Amino acid sequence: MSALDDAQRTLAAHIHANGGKHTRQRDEILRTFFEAGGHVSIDELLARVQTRMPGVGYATVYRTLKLFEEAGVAHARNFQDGQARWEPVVPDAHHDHLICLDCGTIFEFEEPEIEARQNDVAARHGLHVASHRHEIYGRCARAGVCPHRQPPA
Amino acid sequence: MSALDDAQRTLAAHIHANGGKHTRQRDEILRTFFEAGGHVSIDELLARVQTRMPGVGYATVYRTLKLFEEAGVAHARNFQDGQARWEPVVPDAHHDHLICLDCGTIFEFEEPEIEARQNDVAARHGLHVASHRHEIYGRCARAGVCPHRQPPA
DNA sequence: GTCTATGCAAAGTATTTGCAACGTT
DNA sequence: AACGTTGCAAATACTTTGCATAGAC
Repeated sequence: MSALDDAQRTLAAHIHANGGKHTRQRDEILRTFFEAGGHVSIDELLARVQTRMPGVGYATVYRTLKLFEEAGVAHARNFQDGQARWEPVVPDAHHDHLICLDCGTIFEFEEPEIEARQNDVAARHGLHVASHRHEIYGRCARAGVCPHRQPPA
Repeated sequence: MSALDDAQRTLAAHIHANGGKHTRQRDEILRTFFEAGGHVSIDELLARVQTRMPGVGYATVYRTLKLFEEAGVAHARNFQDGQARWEPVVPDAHHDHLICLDCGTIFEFEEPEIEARQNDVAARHGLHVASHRHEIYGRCARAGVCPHRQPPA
């Protein structure tokens, strides 16, 4: 069972629970979004969707991503560049980001130790962790030479 | 020597080094910015500045904050709400944020253990950490009752 | 006096909304 | 048929820029 399958089910349930409707656009945007993999901007996603459904415009993509976020299948990430970027939510596969300032490559990482410390910090203030964002910005250790030209698949 | 004193010196040096000029606006905005303490939006900062200098508009505040960032005395933080928020840079007093989703209170925290793990993660990918952002979003542990109505001073 | 900074208004981006036509149930 | 969704364009929110004037050096 793929992440897309999961998301399709989750989305269908959310839509149904709220008296919404299943449309070809929503289906296609979800599929395209998951195929894109992660960190897509609205522009990128729209461009991809339009290759399959030429009529689709910004409004639908914005509205649909908002719906996805409510349904819990997409999550907005705001890196330092004005535009929001979105990524699929894959249950139990949480990760954070390490960004190379030299070439812009975005790496993903998981660090259970950090997650544990976060819980401590929150507890110290009387809170439960609901979510978090953690981005590390770095530069290549060997000055001037950035070897991260191809983002890992 | 206060953080403001420091920042004033740093800013003056930056301005001078770049052939810029010391103006009453820059001085007043820096002072107001540091007094506000942290996490101010442009609107909030402008409102505060205008109580002292009614003529000042958005353009000057935007341009001045950008200057501050270049000089290294201010840093932009983009939380999840469209608007950028700014905070003073106090050398060697790095911290991250814990945000209460119930009332919006922003707590600051420092967790050396987390910082150490970050370095590990970056090193594993051949990078040096240049900076990072770490935000934890949480809810009050006792369901429905949020006791964090007054942000800590 | 020269050259940068300011203040206003206009222009740019990114995102949201109103509304008639359309598609799903 | 009823009602939510789409697509377009217009509106909004935030930020940047052009240009004449004011101010710093």
